[in-house]
Amino acid sequence: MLDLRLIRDDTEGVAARLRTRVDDVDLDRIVALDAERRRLETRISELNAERNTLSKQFGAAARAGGDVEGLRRRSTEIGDEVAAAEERARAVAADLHDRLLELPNLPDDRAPVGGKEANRVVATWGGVPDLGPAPRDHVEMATALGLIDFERGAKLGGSGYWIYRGAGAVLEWALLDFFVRSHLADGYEFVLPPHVLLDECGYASGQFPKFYDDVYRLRSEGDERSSFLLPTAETALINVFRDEVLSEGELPRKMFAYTPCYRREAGSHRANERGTIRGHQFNKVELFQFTTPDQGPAALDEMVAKVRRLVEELGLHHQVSLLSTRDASASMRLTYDVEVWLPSIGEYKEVSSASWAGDYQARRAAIRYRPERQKGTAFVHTLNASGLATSRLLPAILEQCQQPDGSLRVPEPLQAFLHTDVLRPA
RNA sequence: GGAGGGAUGCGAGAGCGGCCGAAUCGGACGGUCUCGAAAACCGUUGUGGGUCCUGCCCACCGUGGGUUCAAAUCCCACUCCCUCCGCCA
Repeated sequence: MLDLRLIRDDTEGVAARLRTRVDDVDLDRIVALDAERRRLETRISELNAERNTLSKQFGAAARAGGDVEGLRRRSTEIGDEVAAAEERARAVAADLHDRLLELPNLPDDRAPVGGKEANRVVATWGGVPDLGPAPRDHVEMATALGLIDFERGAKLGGSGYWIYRGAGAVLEWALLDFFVRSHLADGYEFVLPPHVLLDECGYASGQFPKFYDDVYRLRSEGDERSSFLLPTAETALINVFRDEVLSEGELPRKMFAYTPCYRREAGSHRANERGTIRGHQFNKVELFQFTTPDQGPAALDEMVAKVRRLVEELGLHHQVSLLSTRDASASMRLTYDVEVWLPSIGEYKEVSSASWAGDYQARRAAIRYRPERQKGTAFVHTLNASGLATSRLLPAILEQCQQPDGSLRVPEPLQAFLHTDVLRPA
């Protein structure tokens, strides 16, 4: 959510920046609603002030045994007037709020203007591995090595689900363990949140209303409130401090969570998104930071560096892209994607999206902090990054680390957990 | 699932329907004192909104409704927390 004052004071400037990410921007309606809301607020304040005065007089007159009928009548009239004005004010405020929710964040000046084609590769690590004449794709590898059971996964959950089995489950867990240890070492707090979240969490994080239909909804007979399965732990983490005021001393606040992510992913996928590239449930460790505005930009760099180090330590060829204004998530000021090379499709696929939201999410979620030696409160900045999602990392490992004899070279950081440096077909 | 109790400012905790945005204690901050510190004493200290903005006004005592000229205070519903009983993969 954007700062209404900024929209009011620099309507054209805000509109121009928003147009770098969406086509129709109508701020005039918002400005008009805002003016109407303030007019009503003022009116309601005046009426309440008058009624407060009358009530005091009423008390005094009643005690003195005077006539209070006139006061009673006028006061009731004002009460009716206030009720009517409040009803209109509520409607106007709701309309205004809905429209504000739909506005995307203002992109940072460093974000390239344009769509996907404007994304800029800012770093590359390693080179395309030489895999010999007949490299296998990750589905073949996973099946041949007995790591993932796609057919029985579909039997259990339907299309888009799989089962990690045996060494596959251990490999998956080894990755998660590797991430968890790294984040703990860097001073992040480990969080295991509920996977079921109330709807208000979705709105606060900015995923609703846009992605309302893309999550699994949970609602049982008789439930007053509806919930959903979280599509990313980010949704849970930002809500940890929803409606709270933090002290400046405890910022930056660094957290990470491990959860599966549940996504409906309705519609058919492209042919190159087979295997675990796009499923309904995948494992992810998510990094999150709450910072002061000053700390925000550096925190983004820190998180990108962290994620890159993880992929690097796994020895995977990857690149880092700075996302364009239209390709980045609408809630974010600036986003870097870490993309790993997938030989079978000849593309770099996102394994982590690291973003700086500025105060956009904090405004929605009402997360503030008390600046030291300053009166009042200010909104925190929020940042998040996958650290990491395994569903694309594992395919990259299976494909990049395959050996001509069909075996898999286990990346060094995972060897201790697996008790082996190579996995062979049964 | 059943029966009770509770929710007030940064924390604890008072609050007869008008004198309550709220006692008191503690914390934090500033000051006096001190070579310095402690102690003591004095002062300041919620959030949001509006505005004709060195000020003034309004709203907020878990949330939403109701009664009333007037609600932190009375009534109803809901949410959450605590205690006891029951059930339990």
